[in-house]
Amino acid sequence: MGTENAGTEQRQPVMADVAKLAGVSHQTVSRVLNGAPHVRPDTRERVLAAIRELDYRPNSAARALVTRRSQTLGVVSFDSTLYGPASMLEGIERAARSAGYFVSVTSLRSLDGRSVQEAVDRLRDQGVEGVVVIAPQTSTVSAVARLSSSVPLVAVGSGNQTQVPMVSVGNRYGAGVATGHLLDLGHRTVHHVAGPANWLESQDREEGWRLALQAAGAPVPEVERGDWSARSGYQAGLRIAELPDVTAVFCANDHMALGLLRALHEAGRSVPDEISVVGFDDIPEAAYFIPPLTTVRQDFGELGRRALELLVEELEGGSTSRAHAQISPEMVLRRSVAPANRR
Amino acid sequence: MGTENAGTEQRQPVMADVAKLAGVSHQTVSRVLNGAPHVRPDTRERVLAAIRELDYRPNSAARALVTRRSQTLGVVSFDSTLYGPASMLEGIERAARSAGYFVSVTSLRSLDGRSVQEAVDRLRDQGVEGVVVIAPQTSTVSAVARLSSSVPLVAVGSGNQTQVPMVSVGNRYGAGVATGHLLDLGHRTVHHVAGPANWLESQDREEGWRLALQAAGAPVPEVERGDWSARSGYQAGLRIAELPDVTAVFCANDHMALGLLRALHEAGRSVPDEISVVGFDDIPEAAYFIPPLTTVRQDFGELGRRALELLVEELEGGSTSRAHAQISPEMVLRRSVAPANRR
DNA sequence: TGGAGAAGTGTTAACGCTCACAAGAGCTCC
DNA sequence: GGAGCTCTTGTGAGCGTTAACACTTCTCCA
Repeated sequence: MGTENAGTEQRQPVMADVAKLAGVSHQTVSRVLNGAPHVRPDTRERVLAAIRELDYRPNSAARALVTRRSQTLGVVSFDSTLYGPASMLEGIERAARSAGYFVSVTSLRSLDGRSVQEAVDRLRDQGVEGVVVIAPQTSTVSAVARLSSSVPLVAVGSGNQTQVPMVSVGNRYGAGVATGHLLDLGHRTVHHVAGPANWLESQDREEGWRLALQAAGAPVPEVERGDWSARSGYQAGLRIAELPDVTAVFCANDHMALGLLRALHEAGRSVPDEISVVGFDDIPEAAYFIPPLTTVRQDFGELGRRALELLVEELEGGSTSRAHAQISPEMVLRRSVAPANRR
Repeated sequence: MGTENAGTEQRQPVMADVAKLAGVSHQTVSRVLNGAPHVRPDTRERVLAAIRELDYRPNSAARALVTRRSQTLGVVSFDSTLYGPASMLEGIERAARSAGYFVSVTSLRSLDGRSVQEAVDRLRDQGVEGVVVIAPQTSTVSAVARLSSSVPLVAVGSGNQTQVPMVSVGNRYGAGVATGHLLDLGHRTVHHVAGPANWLESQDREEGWRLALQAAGAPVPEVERGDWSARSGYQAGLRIAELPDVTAVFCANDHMALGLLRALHEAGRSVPDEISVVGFDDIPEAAYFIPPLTTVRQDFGELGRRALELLVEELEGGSTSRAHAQISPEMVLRRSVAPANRR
């Protein structure tokens, strides 16, 4: 018996094997694979048949080596367990797939700049062609801006950093609409449970809230600050329940609103009869809170999709557009809000 | 001026550049990079200095080509927006990183077998060394079992498919404990809001619930079926609220329990005074439902981690262990449960 | 003092693919 | 009827790395 192909150990077929079986040169196989023109139909058929027969798969490393393109994009995210980041990731992945890219993810250990640099370096070492950073914190964004990286990069989050192309939600706008809605209902002012101070989203939502109050000539109460979690919303709620004349609260996200609702419930303050509550995000559960939560919807999936489009554009169009795309949030009215009692 | 390095267009440095700068051969650079023995300390230093100076990064495609190892693992997931899959993904990514692998994700378009095959093929084309499939549905799992794939593969989910190594949560056990707990509190029986019929997790939890009832000689009420969403839990809740003698409900997940709580609230049925409710998963918000939800915690992150360990073991140890690892869930007691009223 | 073996380094050949170019076949057009 | 096309296919040279092996210089002990 021959020496080659001994035992069960047969290596993966390569292009040359396909070529031999089809009776053509390896280059013709390559042409078929890459849809090059000027291949006679019957030749193409023979090649395809050989490919099927051998179950041949092109070696992506070899291709990447010579083309200098890995067909892979990287995504850096912080807490991909949260609904927002997870949805963005999914949006990014879907968009990447339909643009013909693979997606490699890596999560941040911590929020300092070093960690961001590490993550991006890791992706670069893997040979990604571009990177999307899901970077909602000031520290992350500024780290990204400082990043020494030769890789095209898009950030998705908030803020108006001009260094880096970015896709973001109109947080200020959304917060303004929510606050304005409450004021229009006759509430003298609106309290605010803000997110962490170092998140851009917090800052923007807080600013939108503040500006809306000022524009209406309403007093600006002191902010309660949470960390996005339901727990922190609950604690803020306990404090707010102590205040005598609160009639409306705008929470920087739905999870904190959930905690707030429970705190108010336990304190015997009825929502919306005594106090109106508005959240932000429109997580799928918000409609099933007690009572159903009025909130500001942002389309995370779309956010991810747009970020990826921007990256691909930069990658393929070559246009280093410093564009900032913005996505408008939209208010969703539910039962947690009512007109102020005119006492 | 010279012809090379004209203008700003300078290519990435390669190993040969480092070698030249350090005055050694490229092989010595390779040795330094890969921590090979028998390199004189001062040579190593010179090489490292050259690497730093040029900001050299090894080309992963070239390395992958020759070593036949991509250092990349693939993850297939279905709805990575849900808390469970998202947490698993995060657990997998972290574990992969510390084992020295990159992670490439792809999500399923739909739940049929073709879609699973497509996803795995896609990852294979990219050259992943192994795949983790987050496959909680019967269809997915059986598709995985049928999969024609030469790539090592681990499933994470539920069920007792023997074809494929798998990591799963003790769903039956957890459901049994939850049901038993309610029975112990004096409830005559426990109603159940199940998940989708084609999910293994649903099936196992339902079975655990049923067995516990039977073991206690309790009647087995008809199952209400949802789709994991709060909305479906709400609808099940509306139906359950109509039933006269319900005193305890076990929901197959926390989101449906949230919907159920609201339906009961609207129907004026007090939880836990009239009806006790138990969920499953222990999502972070469960502690802030009204009332706080008693539930069965499963550690998704750990699940992902274990799946990855299994895969790496198979990859590196070569042991094609057909092992099924199980993770025990744990009951978390909160206020949504009370002893039955002895009327 | 010589020579075996270890330590340290270099040379060459893959890995599997695409790109640039060459070259034959068949056609058109004056 | 042959110059000049286009269509179709093949040949050879890399891409940047690691693996295998060869070679030179030490070290150490008989």
